[in-house]
Amino acid sequence: MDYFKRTRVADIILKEKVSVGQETIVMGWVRTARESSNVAFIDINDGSCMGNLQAVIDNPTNFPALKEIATGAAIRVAGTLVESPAKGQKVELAVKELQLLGKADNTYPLQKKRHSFEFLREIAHLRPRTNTFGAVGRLRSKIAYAVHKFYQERGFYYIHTPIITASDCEGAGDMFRITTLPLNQAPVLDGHIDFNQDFFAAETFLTVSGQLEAETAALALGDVYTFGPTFRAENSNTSRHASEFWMIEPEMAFCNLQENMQIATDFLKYLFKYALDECADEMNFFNSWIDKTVIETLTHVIESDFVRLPYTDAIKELEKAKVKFEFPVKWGIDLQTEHERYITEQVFKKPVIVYDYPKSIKAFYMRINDDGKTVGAMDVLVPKIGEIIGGSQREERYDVLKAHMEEKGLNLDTYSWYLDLRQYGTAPHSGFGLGFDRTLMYISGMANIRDVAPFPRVPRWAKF
RNA sequence: UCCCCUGUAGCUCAGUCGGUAGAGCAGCUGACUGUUAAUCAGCGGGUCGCAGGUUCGAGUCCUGCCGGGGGAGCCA
Repeated sequence: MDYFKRTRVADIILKEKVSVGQETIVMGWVRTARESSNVAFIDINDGSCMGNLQAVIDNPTNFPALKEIATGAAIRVAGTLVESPAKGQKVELAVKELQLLGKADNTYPLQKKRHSFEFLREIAHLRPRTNTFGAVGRLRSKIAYAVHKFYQERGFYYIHTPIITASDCEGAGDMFRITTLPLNQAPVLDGHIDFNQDFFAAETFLTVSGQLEAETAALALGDVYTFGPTFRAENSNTSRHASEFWMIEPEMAFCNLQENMQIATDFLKYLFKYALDECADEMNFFNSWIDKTVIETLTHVIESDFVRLPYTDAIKELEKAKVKFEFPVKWGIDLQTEHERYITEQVFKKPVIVYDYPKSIKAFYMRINDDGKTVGAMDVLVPKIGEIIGGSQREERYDVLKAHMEEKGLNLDTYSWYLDLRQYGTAPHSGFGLGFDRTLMYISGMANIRDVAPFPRVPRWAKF
């Protein structure tokens, strides 16, 4: 094969690395083929970029392979790069050799026409060959790289927290069980399943968050981040929830809540700017075909100062609102989607960080403020989605944490290692979580999380 | 889990008052001297999600189940 001799389409039409007159080999998949008696055109896409390379065949009768070449076929073409006499493309390939590598017959499900995303989900193995899913795939890769780049440039260490866990990051939702016990005849002891006989000699689950483990790393390596899969067994049937999704969780030692907010702000702006700068073609595509406001929205966020608003003030804003909310507002409630969107879209019209939430509605590990009623939690709210980041300063005081855990009815034995962190060399520290797939939805304008994950897992769907 | 919508050709959909199945695209065949999701002509294509019920007769009305979408909750 000519793997090392082939030129990627991106290098030809985007980066213009090939000059006119040069002999070129291109391999890819046929998007459309148009044939008349004296000339044939084949649009080739090789996944390297949005655009296709137009291959031109001047004397179709000399290329019998053409008969079998239809949308979806994999082909190899060799020829000379020439200036295109027609509109639509700067350059094209004047074909000298044409080879069919893998044909696609008339059962190939992708048409030249637009398909519904619902249909494409059922052929998740073929949908990356469409413009939209090709663009999503490239964006996902680039943004994943940008995540690492942001933290690595700032001296953070990338840590791998366990995917199989025996502890529950409290409040983060239902978990998937991991077991090798036979489901129909699990060993029973005193009326309960005897997990001592299970593979790990303990009850184990798929992780819902790497945060608690990340804290152990932060209190040794200083600044760390996780970036990996997490799992929720919630029966959530919405366009924003998946049962398996990727999350980024930075954790910083010697960092308070306000400093945490600054990192969250810088991080979001960095990712959005990276998308606009490094995925320009894809972003233009999304802006034309998916959501005509995405570029404007991202640009606005990048240029905005994020408002920092204490929860108590947020409640005041909501109370003086003229709109009627489905969920009535009063101090102590958790903010609903409608409240979050009202604050960020109507009141401030830019990202808002709400912080110092009531203790009762937040998790046990959040640092209790001096008022005794609120904790150092923060949520970053952005227009169009609402909450995109949730984070907090962690409780570093042993006695306070222990009392809070007892108050919430947690099993101290399970978390003894977590309490140990406060027993030995404790330090103020903070962190937050950003859902990677949701970030991609925000950047691309794609409305359903099932369409930004290559193989989404949601209730009743784990195909491919 | 709750509320609303929806399921008809490979795809996107129409189908009126209950009267026996239709369009565009795709596909196939042919035409065409540079096309751009080419164009033009012709052709084939259906277990109307599944099961039951009402009726002389059901794609259409009713019940149940299953699938899909939107919104809410939970959350990221």
